Amino acid sequence: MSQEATVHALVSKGEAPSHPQTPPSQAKSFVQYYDRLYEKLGPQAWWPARTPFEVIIGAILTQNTSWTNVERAISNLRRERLLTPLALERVSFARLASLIRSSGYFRQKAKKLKAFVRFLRAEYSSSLARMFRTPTHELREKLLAVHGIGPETADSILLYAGQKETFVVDTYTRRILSRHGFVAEDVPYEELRALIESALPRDVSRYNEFHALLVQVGKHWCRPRGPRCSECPLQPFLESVK
DNA sequence: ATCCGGAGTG
DNA sequence: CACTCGGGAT
Repeated sequence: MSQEATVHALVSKGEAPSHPQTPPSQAKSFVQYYDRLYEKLGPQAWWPARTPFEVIIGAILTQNTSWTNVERAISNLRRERLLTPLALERVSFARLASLIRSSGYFRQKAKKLKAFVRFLRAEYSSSLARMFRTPTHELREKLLAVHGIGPETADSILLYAGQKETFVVDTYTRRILSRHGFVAEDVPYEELRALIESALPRDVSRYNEFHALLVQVGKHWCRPRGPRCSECPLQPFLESVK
């Protein structure tokens, strides 16, 4: 297994001195959004997980599910010493499903976990280090071909487990940015990802933080029903949209 | 367009 | 009670 690979990519190094290329029209806005949120909410130190493998398990378990439900499942797996690729391959489907029951969709997700560890062994001898040596674009395509890994999960794996420069779009991102008039609600995943990646400095810890900050906004203010715009940290930017 | 699903919230 | 959740497969 990988060594003491702690997953915090949040290295607080100094500000990037300059932006190489001329930013598109949204660039300034997204940078302002980021700065505003970071100032108001601070560093999120995101993705609480001990190893890259645990990040990946969490990324699958948290699909359309709140993180508190996932934490129980992860802690069950840890208690049973199942947080390794080979252990997850050995454990029976029924036992795995029952251990992750709290995360919802537990049969679907047990199948997805099995699919991933099988893929990892077949393609990379169960080594995440080998997997992440694959060129990012190629790896992304291969991950998308695995049962249970869609765009958001693939990007979460690349960014939060592999420290690759890939922005993670989720429900919150889409909701916030469409309400602020940047995109339509049903904007395709790839389109929104490309937009944000082109508008922010290409930097792993920046992508990491921005996604995490948007999650906070989505949870606390930009809620699906009854958004609290007047109390939202992004409220100043909403005025110009209305 | 439907299904998967437990757990917390109002 | 209805609604929502760090989505994805069919």
